[in-house]
Amino acid sequence: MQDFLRLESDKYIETTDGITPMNLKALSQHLGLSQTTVSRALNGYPEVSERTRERVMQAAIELNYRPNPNAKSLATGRTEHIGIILPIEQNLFMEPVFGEFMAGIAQCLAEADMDMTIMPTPRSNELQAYQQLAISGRVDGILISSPTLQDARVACLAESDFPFVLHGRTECAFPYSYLDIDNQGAFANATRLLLDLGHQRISLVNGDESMTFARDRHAGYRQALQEHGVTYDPQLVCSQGSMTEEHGFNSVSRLLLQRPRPSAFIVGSMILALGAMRAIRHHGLEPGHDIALIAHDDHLPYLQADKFDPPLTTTSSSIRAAGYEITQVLHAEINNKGMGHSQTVLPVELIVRGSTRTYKRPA
Amino acid sequence: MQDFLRLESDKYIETTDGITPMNLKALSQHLGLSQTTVSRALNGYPEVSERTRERVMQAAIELNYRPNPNAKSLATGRTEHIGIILPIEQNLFMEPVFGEFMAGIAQCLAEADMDMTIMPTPRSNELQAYQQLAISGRVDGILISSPTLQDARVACLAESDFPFVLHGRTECAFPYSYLDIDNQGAFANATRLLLDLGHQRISLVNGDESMTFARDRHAGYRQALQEHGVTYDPQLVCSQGSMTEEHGFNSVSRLLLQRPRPSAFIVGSMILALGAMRAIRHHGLEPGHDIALIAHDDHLPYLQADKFDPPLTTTSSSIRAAGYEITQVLHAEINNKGMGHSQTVLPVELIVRGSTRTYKRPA
DNA sequence: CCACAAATCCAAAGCGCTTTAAATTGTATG
DNA sequence: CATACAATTTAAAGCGCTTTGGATTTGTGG
Repeated sequence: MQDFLRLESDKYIETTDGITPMNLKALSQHLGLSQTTVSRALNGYPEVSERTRERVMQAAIELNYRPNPNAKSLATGRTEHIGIILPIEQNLFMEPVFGEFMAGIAQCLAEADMDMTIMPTPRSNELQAYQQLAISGRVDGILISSPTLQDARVACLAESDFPFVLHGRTECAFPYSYLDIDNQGAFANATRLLLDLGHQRISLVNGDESMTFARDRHAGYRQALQEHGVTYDPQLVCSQGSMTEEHGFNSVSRLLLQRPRPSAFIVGSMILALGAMRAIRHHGLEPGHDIALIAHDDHLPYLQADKFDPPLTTTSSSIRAAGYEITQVLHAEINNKGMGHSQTVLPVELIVRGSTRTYKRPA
Repeated sequence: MQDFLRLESDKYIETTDGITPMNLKALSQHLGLSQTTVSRALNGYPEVSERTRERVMQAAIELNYRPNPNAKSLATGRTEHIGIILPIEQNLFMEPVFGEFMAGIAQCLAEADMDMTIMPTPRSNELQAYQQLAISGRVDGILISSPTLQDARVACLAESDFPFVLHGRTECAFPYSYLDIDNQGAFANATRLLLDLGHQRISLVNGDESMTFARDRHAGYRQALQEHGVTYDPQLVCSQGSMTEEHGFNSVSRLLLQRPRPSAFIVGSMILALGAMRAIRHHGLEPGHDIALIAHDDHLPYLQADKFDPPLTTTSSSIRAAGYEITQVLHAEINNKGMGHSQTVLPVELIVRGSTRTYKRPA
């Protein structure tokens, strides 16, 4: 239990009953006050005089007193932690964007003075893990990302009133909070740009379409084609595969073999764009000249669209900012539990650069 | 405190004193046993008969009982959590490798049935945050990464006997546990390969040399040069800047302007290699033909060395595996506290591919 | 049949905090 | 000067678990 041999500075204090751990009891003994008063003084309750509060605060700082978070959580039911469940096999971190997303979360958490509990879980236990985490009392709210079309995790949490926010959207019988970007609008705009430039055979290298975001992008693509009266050709769409350089290379290579050849590509990520460019060049063509290319850009700081050669036209949306905002939403949700649901769709900007600038109509 | 309005399934149970939360007390009442016995049965203590244990286990599963982690931690002082402090400004997640590292950690944690607490912290509070986390009782051990040459975080934790493991190495008066890769050996080998191929002007695009790993790599590079009697030219080394595509492009572009021109580059990451390749081509040269290129590869799944064009020669070391192993070490350290320190240096393989294969001696 | 040990079980204290309900002090009023 | 009332403070219960020390039952050999 305790370990009195370990005499780290700050952790122990000499009181009337010997050397004891530095806790509320010791602090209040030291001050000649009750634990109640000290606790209230520290937590800003009004029923304590300003003079004692001053004194308590002072002593707490001097003695470097930190309330034990476990005890606090046990007593209050709050933890100041949010939770994320991490599937260990098809790991979210594999997607480089997840790191950026986390960075945004971290930024907001630091400002709100909260922390984050990450629970690595095999997919087989996932649902159970979400339920368990929700009732465990270890976190005040949960963040969910990468939803499928009808996401079971959302379905199972939405029934309870445990606070959570989804990054993305899903079909669900119950209302729930989410924050998403306008994937459909973004890819519709990208497609329109290409159509306006005269492209007729536009290829889409999409993410895994069991995910809502990929389905939405596909829908945007089709929508724009339809508006322009261009018939939709499923052969031009690649709707499975991971967001790797290799997959970008392979699918674009394959698509380039079609006749008539696609003259433009829309790809789902910057990493895919790397592979796409390699494929295009490998094919003896020049991106931005012979072939137009648009990528979705989540603003990875180490891979910037304007630094590509040619600079990449992108549908642009900071996933870090999304992480920041979704955490704010969750934080608000935690604080006014049951005050309705926040549903946000962030717009996505289309930034035109060199990769769609110089277009030669294909033969 | 409690919220009896919320009647989620699994969370409440009908006992002799009405509908109560599903906790140890309720479970033992339901079983007609004492809390002591039930607790012992569940935790595998020997002083409970096999028959009752069976009965208890059964009931626990049926009623979906989960011990409250906060209460457990408060009582035992253990949390089954490891901690990581995340600097929010120069964010670790910016480095794409950190995601991979985390993936390895997560894998190991899942196997050990542990979780991870991430504490986002501004650099200004960093040291305090480490100390606080160590004594807070929220985590059983801490993982530290990206050490500087004389890392204050390590220095301050090594004095206490709180379990932690460093990913990398640092100068420190006290003994501590670490797991590192042989950065020096790796870069020495890479340099030797180039020297053996006849290169004389070899350029190094390194990471920030306030970090130990970068300093070690630089040392390996110098060591190999010295062995081969090639004079070290500081002009050929770029030892600051982040691991971005842009920085790779800029520094290689600049270095290519030198006369005599460097004929080979060693760069610190795959992302840098992307920028390096772009710079080389931008300069009208062909990587692997006119200019040799070696990169350090942390095995990012979405950016594979053999998929580059030409395939990249690399110093190769799975950072995911490192994450896995370091977590194992920490876990062991937690379980036998004070049983000495584990110090591991993993070897790094040199994998020769196309980018150093076809070499034309420069004019 | 009894003493003794081993096996099982339990009541209660304790982990460090919050919070309820009650007690104490101070202050103004009739 | 007693009284009502607000301002401060406190004792004690409770959060849900573990664990100590003791109680009770069971089994065994003399």
